Parts: sequence; C-alpha cells; structure tokens
Amino acid sequence: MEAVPTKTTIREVARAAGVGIGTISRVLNSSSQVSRKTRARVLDAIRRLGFRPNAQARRMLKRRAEMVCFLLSNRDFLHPFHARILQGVESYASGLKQHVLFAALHYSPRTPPDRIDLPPVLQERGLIDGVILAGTIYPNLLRRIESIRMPFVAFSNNVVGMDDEQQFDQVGFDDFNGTLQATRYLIAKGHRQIVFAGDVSYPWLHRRFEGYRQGMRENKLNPVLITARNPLSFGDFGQRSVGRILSRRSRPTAVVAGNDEIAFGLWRSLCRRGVKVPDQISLVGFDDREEAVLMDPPLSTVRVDKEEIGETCMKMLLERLHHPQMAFSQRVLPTEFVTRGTVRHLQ
Amino acid sequence: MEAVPTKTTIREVARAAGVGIGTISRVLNSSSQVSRKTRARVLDAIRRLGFRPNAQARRMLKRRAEMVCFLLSNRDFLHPFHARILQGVESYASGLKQHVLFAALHYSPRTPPDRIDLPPVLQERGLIDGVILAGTIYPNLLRRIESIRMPFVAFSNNVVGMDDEQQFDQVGFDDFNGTLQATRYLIAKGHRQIVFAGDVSYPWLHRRFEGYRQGMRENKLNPVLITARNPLSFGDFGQRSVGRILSRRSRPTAVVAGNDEIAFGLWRSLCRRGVKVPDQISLVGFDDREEAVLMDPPLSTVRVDKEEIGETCMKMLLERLHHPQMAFSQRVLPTEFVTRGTVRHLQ
DNA sequence: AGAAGGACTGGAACTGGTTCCACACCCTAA
DNA sequence: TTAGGGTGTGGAACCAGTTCCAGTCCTTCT
Repeated sequence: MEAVPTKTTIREVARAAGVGIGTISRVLNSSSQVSRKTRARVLDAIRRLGFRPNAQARRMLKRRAEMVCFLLSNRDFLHPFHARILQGVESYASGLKQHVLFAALHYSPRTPPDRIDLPPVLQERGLIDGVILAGTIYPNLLRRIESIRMPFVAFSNNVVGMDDEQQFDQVGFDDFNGTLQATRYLIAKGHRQIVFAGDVSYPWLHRRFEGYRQGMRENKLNPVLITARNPLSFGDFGQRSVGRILSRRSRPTAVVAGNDEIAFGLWRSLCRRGVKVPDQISLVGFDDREEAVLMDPPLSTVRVDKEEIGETCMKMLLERLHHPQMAFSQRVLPTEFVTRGTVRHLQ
Repeated sequence: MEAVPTKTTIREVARAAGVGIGTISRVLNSSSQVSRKTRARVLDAIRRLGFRPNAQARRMLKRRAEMVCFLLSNRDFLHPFHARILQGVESYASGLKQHVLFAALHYSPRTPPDRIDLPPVLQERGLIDGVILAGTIYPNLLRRIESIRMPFVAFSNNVVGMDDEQQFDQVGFDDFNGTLQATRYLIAKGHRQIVFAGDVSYPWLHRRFEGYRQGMRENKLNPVLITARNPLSFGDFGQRSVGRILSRRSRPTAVVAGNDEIAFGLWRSLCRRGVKVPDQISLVGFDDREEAVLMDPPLSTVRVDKEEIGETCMKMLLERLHHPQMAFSQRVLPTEFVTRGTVRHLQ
C-alpha cells in the first residue's frame, strides 16, 4: 500500500525484473513453463512496483469481455423477485470471475424489432459477451437481440406472445406443477369447492390455472375460474374478486390465487369483511414473496428458488458462449408447495 | 440486419469509404470538423458494413472504463430499498452512456482492511472508474477502497462506526428531520404521550431518535425510548415491543417506529391483541417501503426518495472522476412525512 | 500576385496487453 | 562429436481504436 505509481506496464516490470515482456505475460497467466527462479524474480518486481495489469488491454486481445448484462425489461422498479434472480446471477458469476452489468429497458410489444432503443451496453461491440433477459419479454425484443447477434438466455416465465415453440435458451420454473401440488394438497385436506383466482391472459397465470385444473380433474372436481375486469394491479384484482367468490351458490372452502399479490389482496379484503382465514376460507398463493411471511397467518404458497434461477441462467449463458453451435436448451426448475398457516384441515 | 460480418474495423470502413482511418474516428466521435460530404460517405459505409466500433479498444486508449460498480455490502439479498437505489444509479447513468456493474460483498467489520477479499471487479485495474458503496459500511472497507486508489461515493445512512467526521464523498437522507417532522405532526394532532421504538445502537436509528427527541423537547414533552433485547429482526423487535408500550403507566397514544419494518411488527402485534390502529393508538414509520401501503390502514411514514439517492451518488461520483482534487462533499437529501391512515386526530 | 490563415484530411505512432516464432541452452542418444 | 529434442526466454507483430502532426486546398487579406 506504499506509493503506488498510477500506471505501470509490463514493459517496466520486464525491465525491473531484467526479463522480456513475454515472460511477464506468461507469469501473469500462470500458464506455460517459466522457471522457478524467473517466476520469483518477476513476482517480486510486480510486488515492488505495485503492478496491476490493465484489464481493458487483455479483454481486447482475448476478445472476451468476461462480462454479461442483466437486462430488466418493462419493470418500473427492480422488485424483490427479479432482485433475487440478479443476486443469483451475480453470486455465481463472481465465483467464475465474470462480471454482471445491470441495465433496464422499457419498450412496447408493438415496436418493430429494429426500432427498439436498446441500452448503450448493447449498442457497443465487445462490451459484453451475452445477455440475461429478465422482466417481461415480448417476441420483438427477442428478435432484436438476435439481430445484433448477441448470445442470450431468457428467464422464460414472463415471456409473452411467443407463437409456437420458438427456439432460444431459456430458464424458468414449473408453474403447472406448482399449482397442481397446491391443489392436490387442498384436496387432501378435504377441500372440494376450490376456485382459482387470476387473470389468465397472462401466460404464466394461465399455466398455473392449467395445473389447478389438472388437480381438480384428476379428482373429478369442477374447476372454477374467477377473473375481474380491468384490475389496476394484482393486489387490486384480489380485492375485487372476493365478492364474486363469496357470492357463489356453493361457497368455496378454498382459493388458489394466481400469485402472492392476488392472495394478499384477497386476504385483505376477506379480513375487512370479517371472513377469517383459514377458519372460514383457505387460501394459497404462488411465488413465495417476502410478503407471504408478513401476512397473518403466514401464507401457504408455492416456493420458487429465485437465486437458483439466476444461477442457472448464468450457467447456461456461459455454456452458450463456449459452444455457440450447441442446440438450444430449456430448463424448467421445480417448484415446491410450502405449508404455512392459511389452509384449514376440513372434517 | 443483413449478413453482418462478425468483425469490421475502422480500417476496412476507411477503405470502403475511400478516406483515412483518422476520419472514421472523427466521425465516430462526432467531434472535430469533418465536411458534410465526407461524413455522409463515412456514415454510409458504416451502415453498409454493419460496423460497430469495438468498445474495449476505445476504453483502453481513453483510459476510461465508462463504468462504475454498485457494491452492495453485507446484505444477503438486494432488498427493495437498495434495489431502488441501484435503479436510480442505472437510470441516471444510462442517460450519460455510463454503465453500472453490480457486485456484492460480505465482510466482517473486524477484518483488517488489507485482508478484505474484494470482488474481482475491484481487483483488476481499468475495469471500472469508481465505486458506489451501498449496504452496511464499516471503516475497514472504506480504508480498503482508499488503499487501492479507487474513487468512491458512499450511501451514508448505513455507515457504521466512523469515529469522527472522516472525509469522503457521501450521499444520505435526513434521518433527523424525518422523525422531527413526524413527531411535530403527531403533536399537532393532539398527541402528548408519544414513544419511540427502535434499537438506537444502529447509528441511523439513533439519528431518528434524536429527531424525535428534538420534537418532544421543543414542546416540553418527555421523550421515551423503547428497546428490546436481542431481537431477531426489526419486525420481531416491533412485535416484542408492544407489550412494553401498552403496559406503561400512562399509556402512549402514539408510537414513532424507527423504521417501517418495526412499524409493521408493531401493527401486527397490536392487531393480534385487538388494539385498533389508529383508533386506540397511532403509529408512524420511516422509509416508505412497499409494505407501508400494504398495511391496513396504510402506514403514515417518512418518505425517502431512493431513486434520487442513487442518482445523486452517480452524479457525485462522476464529478469526483472529472475533478480528482475536488474537496469532499456530503449531500443530505430531504425526507418528507407522508400522511396516510395510521394517525388519529385527538380531541 | 503572394502571403497568411483556416478547414479538412491522411496516416504514423501509440496504448498495454497476448501470441508466436526464433533462438539459446542443456541434456541425451547415436 | 554431433545431431536432436525439450525447456525456457526475448521481443516483434498484433489488436482496434485515438491522437496528433504534417500536408493539401481554398479563402481572404495586403
């Protein structure tokens, strides 16, 4: 930590150690053979001069930025779900001496691909090796990223409007089996009148609804979908749906909410009407957001390992970078129903 | 978007446009004079060849990475507060074509500075121009960052254990005036028995307590501090404090919570005991986290503009980079009490 | 007409690493 | 004794930009 000259180059180190520049490079990359004596001399010179190699120069030659971009689309803030994915990406990346650039983007699903104004990171060449797409992803963005030949991996649960099985690397979690498990659990606890609350125009909520439906069907029960028109938000949707749920002829004993925000909205509205959860009605959510534990009683919900999603995205992107010709892969991570306090055992 | 040759250099563009390489560079940097005709020819060649300049090469020459690191310390997850600061940093940065690298770090306040294992980003030279420190900051980390001569700006509210007015660039918000305003508001609404709940061994909670105390004193009221031993978390602290608050001889009519998490814990425990907020007791928080609006009734609290903190950090860091010799500056951003539903007008 | 000045342009030199070829040296085998 | 192979080393060439100096050309002034 003594007087560190602002810049030292390998040439100066070479002079100080009385060796050639190639040798310095070899020592730095701890690769090919350098004799024990020479290596020691070089390391000593490096220490004396406080030399730190210039990362930019190496990157230029290596044609690797050792950096990926985490691109969050169409979210006005980095909410806990995506924040944890980012955290997963970063912690895995830093172990491999890879860096993670954070960028945000707002675009409309109707903008033509080549008119999407990508963040500066993606406009320059060589700055990053690849992109991890998070947030809501529409086909035009994917096409745009493809057009600049940027390798990418998408967090697939929020992909919207992809006609058929479009081919790209993706990582997601299992919406279908999450609600299937939750529904089976409710049925095992004696529930028969179970409704699903959620706007199924969102593909991920639709998949969750399908899981619920499967659970109902395999038990010869009648699936019921509750939707509201023009909700302001998921929470608002939950609050508005309560009336329609309670007023059904045969009153449901349990609700499968499309996500935790909806569950929260339902719960709040139920509280206000004096309907006790879980005594009078049971409730399960999906996502296991922080709020799930804040509710009283804490919400039984479907857990998703967000860090693992991030880690898997990063892992897959690195594979893609090393094998550009590799076939596309799609990982679906398992989800797990967690029992807390909002489901009552009937009978 | 036709066939884009993987790599094109300015020399090829120069050849295609029939000009010299210097001219290409001048056009790219839109700086010095290039005749209208030449510029058009060059731009056309760039478009035809699908040329995108190599960012690494420019960075190397310019000796600027145009990149800063957002370093989050000692948080096991990027919670909404810091996530929004990051978002503020990024949105301001991207307007200036600066990039933001996300990195996390865990360290103990007792590790000697030179033993702190910095993330890879900070170990290489030239990768980033400076650092924005967020999360909990102890003196040893600051010393470490100084020792590698890395310009930095710290988000100062969570700085812990800085003996005297140590000199460095910092941005924070006004803890003192936040609770002062909140306390004055409560007093204006007729409250006299007001207590403060929070563990004041955290410097920021201590400052908030001082603001509360000031508010009480200037109205000749007696400040009361409620603390609990060994809480697991702020939420837990809130829950545990309720007993001590309610059992006071002259029962308080209002509680100033050290932060929203404590307020949430208090509220929950009050609900359980059947004590109505705000009918039987008023409650105010601090931070304006998302949860504040989820509570029922929504929490009156002190708002902090997190995006603005991020933006100011970035702005200050850029100034520091342009004027390395400039005197250190400390910005304190204002806070604002927001009225929602948890304060009752007495009398 | 000639000089002076400004606008524009070409390209060599440069940045700070990596790569690779040539070469020195030593040891062993023929 | 000489050829041959392996190990270790020096440094030119390179990457893809920027910088800057010198030179051309065209005005404008004297």
